[in-house]
Amino acid sequence: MTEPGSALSLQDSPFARKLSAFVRLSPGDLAVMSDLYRLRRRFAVGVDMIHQGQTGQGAYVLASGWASSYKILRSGSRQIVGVQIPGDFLGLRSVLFRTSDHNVEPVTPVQASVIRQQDLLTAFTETPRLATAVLWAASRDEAMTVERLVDLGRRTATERMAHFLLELGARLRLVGLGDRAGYACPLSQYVLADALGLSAVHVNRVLRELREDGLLTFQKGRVIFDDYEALVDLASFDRAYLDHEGPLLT
Amino acid sequence: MTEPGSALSLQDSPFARKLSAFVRLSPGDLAVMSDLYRLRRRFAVGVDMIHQGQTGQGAYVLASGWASSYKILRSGSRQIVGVQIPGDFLGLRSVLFRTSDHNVEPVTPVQASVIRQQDLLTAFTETPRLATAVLWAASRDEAMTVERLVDLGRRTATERMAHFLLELGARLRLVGLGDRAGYACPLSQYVLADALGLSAVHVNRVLRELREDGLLTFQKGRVIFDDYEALVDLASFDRAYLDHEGPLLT
DNA sequence: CGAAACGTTGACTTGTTTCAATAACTGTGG
DNA sequence: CCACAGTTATTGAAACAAGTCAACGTTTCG
Repeated sequence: MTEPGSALSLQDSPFARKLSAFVRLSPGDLAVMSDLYRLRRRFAVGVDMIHQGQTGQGAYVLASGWASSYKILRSGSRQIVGVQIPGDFLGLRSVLFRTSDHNVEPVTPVQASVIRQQDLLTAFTETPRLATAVLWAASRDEAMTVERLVDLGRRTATERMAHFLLELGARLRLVGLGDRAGYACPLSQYVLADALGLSAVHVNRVLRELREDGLLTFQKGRVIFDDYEALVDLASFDRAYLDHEGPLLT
Repeated sequence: MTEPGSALSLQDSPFARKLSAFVRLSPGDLAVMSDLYRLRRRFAVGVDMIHQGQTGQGAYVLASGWASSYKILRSGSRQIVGVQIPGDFLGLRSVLFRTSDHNVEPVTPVQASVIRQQDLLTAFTETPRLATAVLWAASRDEAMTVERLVDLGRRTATERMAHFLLELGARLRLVGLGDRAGYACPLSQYVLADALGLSAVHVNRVLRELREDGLLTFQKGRVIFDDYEALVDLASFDRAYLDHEGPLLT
């Protein structure tokens, strides 16, 4: 597939594509990124990438595959706090200074670039534009956490589902893994349930309802937007915060 | 009350107390803090301190009074994303680089120190220990957001309430505004409802239940822990993440 | 081919909301 | 200092969204 070291493959890497959506990156920026991007690791489904409570864990950038961050409660139930797709940073905060307070587990087989703390800090001082871009990405992640919080607190199951799948669509488009028509989505209904604070059974019903209402179809690992505008309206999805074209900072 | 400029009052300020719980601050650190801490502003209840969508907003440190960060939905309902108490940073992220994606409103009359972007950055380069402490506080805030997300997704109304009030208690103790017995709490049941994703009516019922079960009493603006251990157990409250004694880093 | 994971559907139960009405506070002006 | 208005707290009854239990169909993969 892609050769980790080459500048050409880098420009096409999900990470570079995503950051480019915010900041126009120079060849120099891309070169520094290639240093970060050298080491690769693979993770199989069912093997935690990051453990709750462990210190000094690595950070990663997802190169391919999907992952989920979650917490397990004493009752045995699980709440997924975030879903990571190619190009997403993983464990950025734990690099900066702290033990992780959640687990991260692959949803599909994952390939990830290992980011060492020292490399990251060096990259930041050498290329402020890159630093800005990474901080922007971190801020976007936080905004998504807050948006999920609003979902769980004040939106119905149907609204949550629509909002979640729209948001995923916008994120995937940013890294070239989807378009306005839809995208490939490896999340099972159980995973969706744990992400949206619902039961798997109810997820199934909600998806059926959305399908029967001609809004979206989620079948056989594909999400298809049957009526994008109606969905945006139903979910009161804020297009501005994820759904833009071209770099914001040139 | 306290004189903003003096080193003595600073050591007793909620902000200094909170940061001291994590990092032992030198007289030099405190001196730099006093520069940050100079300008004060007052806000009345009902007047937003920070508006959604505005850029280049100030950041504040709460000196006295409580505030809440929230989002309003099209339906008119509200989700409170966080509650700020004295010593808490407000709008830290927006200083660093972005427009705010939520509103902040006082819950009680508020006095806040204005933090200018430049002052903050200077302070960071001059006193790395202070920077560490502030970043720790930011990380703690993020952990709390995640914890709230888990609350809304996977915990019952009673567990949420217990967890929320325990967390508030631990935070208040850190700034000297409460002890293991309880604390003064100016939040109305409507505010609690919007924070916990419940209806005000149900908040009332949950509080009654907790009272009748001898776990905690919330009446006339005071929270009293009737059985702290049982509450911690009910809420599966993680004492480690907030509930510690003495600085973690000396 | 068989087993395990995932998806689908129905019947029933439960936690929470909504609506409605009343009581207890809080602060303000007369 | 009291009366009044507005906000906040309390409680009951009915409606509803989502959960649970259970059974069965479908896909995936070793």
